[in-house]
Amino acid sequence: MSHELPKAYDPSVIEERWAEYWVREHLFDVATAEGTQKGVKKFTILLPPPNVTGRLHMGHMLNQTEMDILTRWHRMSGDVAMWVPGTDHAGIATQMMVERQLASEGKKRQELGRDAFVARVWEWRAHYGGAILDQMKRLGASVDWGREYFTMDERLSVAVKEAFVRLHEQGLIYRGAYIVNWDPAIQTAVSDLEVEHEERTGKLYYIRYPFADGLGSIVVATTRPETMLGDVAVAVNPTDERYLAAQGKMVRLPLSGVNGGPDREIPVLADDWAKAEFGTGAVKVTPAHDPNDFAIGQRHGLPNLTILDETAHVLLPGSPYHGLDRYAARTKIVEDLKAQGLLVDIKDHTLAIGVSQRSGAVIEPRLSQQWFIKIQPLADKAIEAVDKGYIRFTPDQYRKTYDEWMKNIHDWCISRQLWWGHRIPAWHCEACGKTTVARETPVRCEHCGSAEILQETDVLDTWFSSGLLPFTVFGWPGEQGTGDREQGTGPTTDLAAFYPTQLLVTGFDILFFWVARMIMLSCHFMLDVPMPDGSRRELKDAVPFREVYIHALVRDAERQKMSKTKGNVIDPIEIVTKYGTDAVRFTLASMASPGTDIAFSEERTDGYRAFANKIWNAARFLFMQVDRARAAGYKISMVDAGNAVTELPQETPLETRWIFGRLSAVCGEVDRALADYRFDEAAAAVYQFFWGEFCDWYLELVKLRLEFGEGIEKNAATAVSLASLVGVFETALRLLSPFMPFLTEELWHALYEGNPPAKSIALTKYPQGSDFPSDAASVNAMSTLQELIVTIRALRKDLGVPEKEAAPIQLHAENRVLALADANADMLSRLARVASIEFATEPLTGGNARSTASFDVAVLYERQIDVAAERERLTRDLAKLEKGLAAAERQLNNEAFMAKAPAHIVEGLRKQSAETKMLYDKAKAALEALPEA
RNA sequence: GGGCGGAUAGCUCAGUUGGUUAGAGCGCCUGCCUUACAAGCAGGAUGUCGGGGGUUCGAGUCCCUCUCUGCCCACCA
Repeated sequence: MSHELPKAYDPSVIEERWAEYWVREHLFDVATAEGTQKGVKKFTILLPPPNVTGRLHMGHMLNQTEMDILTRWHRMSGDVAMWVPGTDHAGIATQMMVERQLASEGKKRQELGRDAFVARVWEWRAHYGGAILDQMKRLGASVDWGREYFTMDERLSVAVKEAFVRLHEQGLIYRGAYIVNWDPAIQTAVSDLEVEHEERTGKLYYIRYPFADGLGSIVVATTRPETMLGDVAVAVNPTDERYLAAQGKMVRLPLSGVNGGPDREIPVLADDWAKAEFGTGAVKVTPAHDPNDFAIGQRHGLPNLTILDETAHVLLPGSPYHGLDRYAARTKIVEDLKAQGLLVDIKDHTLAIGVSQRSGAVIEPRLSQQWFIKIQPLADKAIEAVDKGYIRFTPDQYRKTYDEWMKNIHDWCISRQLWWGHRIPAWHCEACGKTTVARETPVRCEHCGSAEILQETDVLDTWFSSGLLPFTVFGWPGEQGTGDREQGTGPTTDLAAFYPTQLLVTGFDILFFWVARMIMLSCHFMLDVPMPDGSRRELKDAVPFREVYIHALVRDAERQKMSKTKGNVIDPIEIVTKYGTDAVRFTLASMASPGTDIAFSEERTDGYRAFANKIWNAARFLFMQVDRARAAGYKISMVDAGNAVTELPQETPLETRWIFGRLSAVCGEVDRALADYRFDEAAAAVYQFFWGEFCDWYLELVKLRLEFGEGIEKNAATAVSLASLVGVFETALRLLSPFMPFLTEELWHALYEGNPPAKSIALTKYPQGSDFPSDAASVNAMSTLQELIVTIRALRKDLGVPEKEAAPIQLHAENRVLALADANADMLSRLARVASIEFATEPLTGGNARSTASFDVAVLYERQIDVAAERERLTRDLAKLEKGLAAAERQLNNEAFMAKAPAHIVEGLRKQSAETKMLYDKAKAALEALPEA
């Protein structure tokens, strides 16, 4: 017999084996042809590509668990389910990583030169870049490994170039000198999104600028005195009466002289941007180092004077401040102003300071040549796509967040002064200074024909390439039907087969970085790609995905954000090693309720490890029964298991009718919950069913039927019970398998004794509620019996009946219940240790009796009851019942309620009230029957 | 400065369109090694649903307001 399982479940011995099996057998790879079949439902989903530099964290694991549950569920439900994995080249992060590595060798990238450095990054990627996907394999993610991509792959590079060139041709890309967020540590521009704002307490410096005519002065307020070296004007509000006379005058800018020369003279001008309420109402204007000032400069035709270099050191040859870091310069300037008596005041001032997300350096607004995307036309379509419901957000509140952001969007700075990334396909002409943008490396300048052209050194923002992924992974821009995925020439049949994807599962942290950009870029480019049938594509089919599910953040058990500095990071691999992947997955799923972050607790995980063990042991029990049955001559055909059950034979015992009814209900619940992304509800339903119903009740009851000992007839009820036991268990495994793929795979194979009907449980059919008969009468009868059993158990406990000792009971109830108890005396005997049942004609009260709405039951046991405890319990019950009764009566006597409440509510209340009254009377009688203390 | 959440048992969280007396897991207390499982079984205790006001026959659920608490966005020197 192959049904030998160790007593305790040990995930470590099975998980690796199945993880390897799934990949080796290509179980989850999807052929293009599957996607082009007529009439199939498709579930296409992209893995948000982790950075190549990444190590798997709990956020990834949550994300992947959710996607895997959904993908497995869709696959088993008959959809063509394809989950596409890949990694992102992560420009800045990767470059920094390799630079750090170089630094440890005492080298700098500048010493290597661009080509050697890029080669070095590729080398790094070959070594370490696969780590995160390897971890993912280990976690059993059911992805299509045949479609794995890297955002710097040749075919994706071609697509990125194509997208850039097209946008340029369409006039949606421009280059120019603008103020951008400059990271002085990495020395590159970054986008608005890559800047984090931190509240800091700084100072507001009041500085006196003397008028050039020597008559008086004007005081400006600034948080950044060092930038005064780049001032080109002072602005006041045109309506500010204090400064009407100052408008048009010149001031002498202190400390601005170079090489011992005189200070510069700059004008006082009127501009609405200057607010009379702030500071002194006069603001210094530094166009090259402040975005607002830049705008003022544009309006007034002022020069841009750059006084800080790429590393934020003062760049002003001849000035005593030249070469100083911006903060050293500030200190010195403040001192010098003070010395000259020009520092009027210093006040505390809280300000939001921009910090680079990557390097942590304080952002320096800097005027420089950059490439931008004119975003409004793209944003318009992206707004429309969501407004019209072509893309749905779950939770819905993110739709608003998205909308707000999209409506206030600024042009996107897409150029980065890095070496690692997609190099911008533009060539600058040495002769005419103009730029040629082209798909293929040009030989001559398209403007003047000069051969003296040099390629742009900037690369594209990482998010530009990842924003294109929903269509580039499927081979865009290749022509439809001509592509070949394996050849890397553009698998555009894939585009026709699988675009758009169904769903995007991600965290809100990349809602703008990635989700919004995908929507904009996809809507823009895909509108030009005809539908598979050749018809024109509408916006609703140009969208990159139809739904977005935004999940929570995984925090530690104390609800703290996990971070390296706090040292509270939970490594998924560590936790998985300790508890098993399935237990961790189940924990994440059961805590993934929308809108709240997950406080990950190991205790909870330990609980789900116990659940896995429970399933394991249920299997052991079942296998044992099967073996025993075979020994007794029963025939069990495992291959029959797993089929839908339409009708139960006459001989089917009550508990089996009941468990099928519950199975049917729970299948329906799980399906519904998953359709709504309610992983928590789905997990709770299946957990409760398996443990609370299948194990706690069904397995105990079925033991009654499985007496295969000698002298026992092989009868139909036994055969039905055995087959049902196996069938329900097999179904439960399928139901559980998206949540716990490893354990269910192992047990499912064991169940079929090495001869399974499919290569994997993941390729079987997901159970549906309609697959099983639901007999309401049996479910009701069973719940009455359960209530009776639980009541007797509690009573026995209160009376102190030893657990092993059977005791007689008395029962008072309507005939239906009496008959039920009589017919199922064996159940009562087994689960409640009932020795015999005596039917009472009068209601039962007293210390050894309990009442419910459907019966009175008494346990006959000769023992002094604890009168005090009993009195306390009854008094408590009575108070509760009295309260309920009063509430119900108040309602029923309320004319307005009786007149306005719907009939079924009134009826329900009436029934409830009657029951409460009955229980109340009984409790009262019981209390009175107690002997005096 | 603008916007979005959250506050329910000791802890972590559910609670569908308002509908009868608010739930789960963990933890806690009591008794059990009952031949699948002590990672188990059985029984038990636990709530002014953040405060106040309103709408309604009826509010944990809807509206207003206050308090506390997260988060996102933002070019006010």
